[in-house]
Amino acid sequence: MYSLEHFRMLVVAADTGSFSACARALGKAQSTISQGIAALEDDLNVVLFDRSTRKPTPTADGARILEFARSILLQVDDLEAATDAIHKGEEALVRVVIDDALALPKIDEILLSFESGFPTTGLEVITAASPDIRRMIKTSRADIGVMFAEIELDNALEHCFIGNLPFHAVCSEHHPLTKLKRVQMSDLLPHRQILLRGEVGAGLDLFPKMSTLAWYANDFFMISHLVSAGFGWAYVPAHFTESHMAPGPLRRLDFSFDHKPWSPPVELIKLKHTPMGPAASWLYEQLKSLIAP
Amino acid sequence: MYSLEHFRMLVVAADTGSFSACARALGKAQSTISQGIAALEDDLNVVLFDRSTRKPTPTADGARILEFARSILLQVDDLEAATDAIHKGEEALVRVVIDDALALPKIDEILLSFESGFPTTGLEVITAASPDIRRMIKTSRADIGVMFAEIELDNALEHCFIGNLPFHAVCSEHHPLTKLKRVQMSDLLPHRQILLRGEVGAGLDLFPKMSTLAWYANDFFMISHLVSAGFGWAYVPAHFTESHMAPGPLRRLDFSFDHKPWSPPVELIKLKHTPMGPAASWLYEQLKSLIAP
DNA sequence: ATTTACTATCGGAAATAGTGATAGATTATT
DNA sequence: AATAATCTATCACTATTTCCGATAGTAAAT
Repeated sequence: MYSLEHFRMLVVAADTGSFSACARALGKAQSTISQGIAALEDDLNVVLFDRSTRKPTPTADGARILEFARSILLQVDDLEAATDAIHKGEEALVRVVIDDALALPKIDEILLSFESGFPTTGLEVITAASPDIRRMIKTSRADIGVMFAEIELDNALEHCFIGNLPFHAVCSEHHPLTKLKRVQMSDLLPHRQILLRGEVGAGLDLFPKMSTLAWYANDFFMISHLVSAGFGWAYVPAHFTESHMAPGPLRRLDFSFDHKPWSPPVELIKLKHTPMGPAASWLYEQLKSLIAP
Repeated sequence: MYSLEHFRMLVVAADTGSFSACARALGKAQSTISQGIAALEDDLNVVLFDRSTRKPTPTADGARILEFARSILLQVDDLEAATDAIHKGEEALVRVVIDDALALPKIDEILLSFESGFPTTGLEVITAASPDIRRMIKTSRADIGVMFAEIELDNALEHCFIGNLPFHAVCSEHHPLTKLKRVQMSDLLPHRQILLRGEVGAGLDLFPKMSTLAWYANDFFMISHLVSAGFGWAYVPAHFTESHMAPGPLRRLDFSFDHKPWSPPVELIKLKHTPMGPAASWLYEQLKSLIAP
């Protein structure tokens, strides 16, 4: 019965246009190829090559089979890549949880190089609110977490501070606050503030409640949606106001009491005493430079 | 070196959970499987099964390899399906050109059964304006055409009348014509009519120009877009007004001079004296019932 | 404790893949 | 037109691999 070697003969014979060249390429005798192709043709009961000319050309049927043979061999290559990955100790899957506010453009670059560096390692990227991320790492629902640092460290986790992410206070273009050049803290009181709150437990105390009225949402896309719809003001990551990440136009507010953009610290977390494979380790290192200097 | 048989042993051993059962399923001796798996493990240098228990269970590494083996075997099945298709004389590719006005919901059903009936035969569905379709069939750029019948038959083509497609005259919701209960032909004169015109040559005379002002577009999606944007009135296929095929809401016009919906004849065309394979023939037959009775 | 059902291993048989030599065919060169 | 070069097909033979049956050892069920 036909085997992978037969498929290999088929594709390189088709590519080189010669059984002899195919034999040279595969390090076999020419007769081997001739017999091999003949055997394959016999097995499939399909004439694969037109031998009337000097260069054997795939027949229409042959070309049709050829495509399948090609894709089978590609899969075999993938299988071998997977065994190599196994020998290098690369994981089958790496799971990252990221606070959605930290889904910076730079993350795409990192994931792109991850893909080419570890083609057979699966990747699971989850977004969540920071309060939930710690729990997901501790319950081993993910391997690496990227989140806003909380005040107390967790002894079961390894923390790595990677920088500060600047936030801007924003409101919609038609909001009354836009009329003020500089905003005092007392100006905020009558206006609704949109705050972040995780799935479980209380809101992250990263974001102090400054207005009397508050609405809550559990990710920044929803928050900036509510803001651009005119429901109130909120702190959102600076890159939300710059690029087209927000669902609508956002107007930045100038707070008299914030001299520089308020920039909460960001950290990487992972389980202590749980060795990571090469893929996770590589990704962990790369994520350290997620926030540009 | 490992072969497809080894992969087969791997997956059915994993599926049955037993080398012996695998041997029975593959019609080989138990020792063959044992040796085969061992050889595969040796080739890949990966321990595939955990033999500590009575039922051999794939290791984590084994499970990873297993997925690739599975997909390779599926591809091999596809290859065999392709050889079967070749033996049955099924084409590698069938190309259909359809007037975009005839992209009825029913066509999805037909294509769905085509897919399951001829899984390895490729399908190319092109939409074009009827005047272009005849040319595409004659120049062999497609195998089957579905188009509005023209007055003169073409001797090089085989025509098959399959029914009439009702058209309605429509305008947008805010168009002045909506104010009229019944529209006289003279009422149309001052309003812009949107007409169909193919890529090459003059417009199909299916659609008489009734207004003095006219704009042209080369498909009905663009026409109904222009109509719903208020640029004029047009004849569009009835199903455009019913379902959500049109980009915006369309208002049907009641013409005093059209007693019933104007319904141009639709035909299937193909090249004469050019035998079609089973897939194209099947599709040709199915398309005959494209327009429900 | 005993039976049952499984896997690993071994030697020999069968099947398959591979080689080298040769003959015939096609294209290129002289 | 003749010749040389390069290709494929075929054959007999060898090497390798695949497979089987028998046997021994092991984990689960009775």
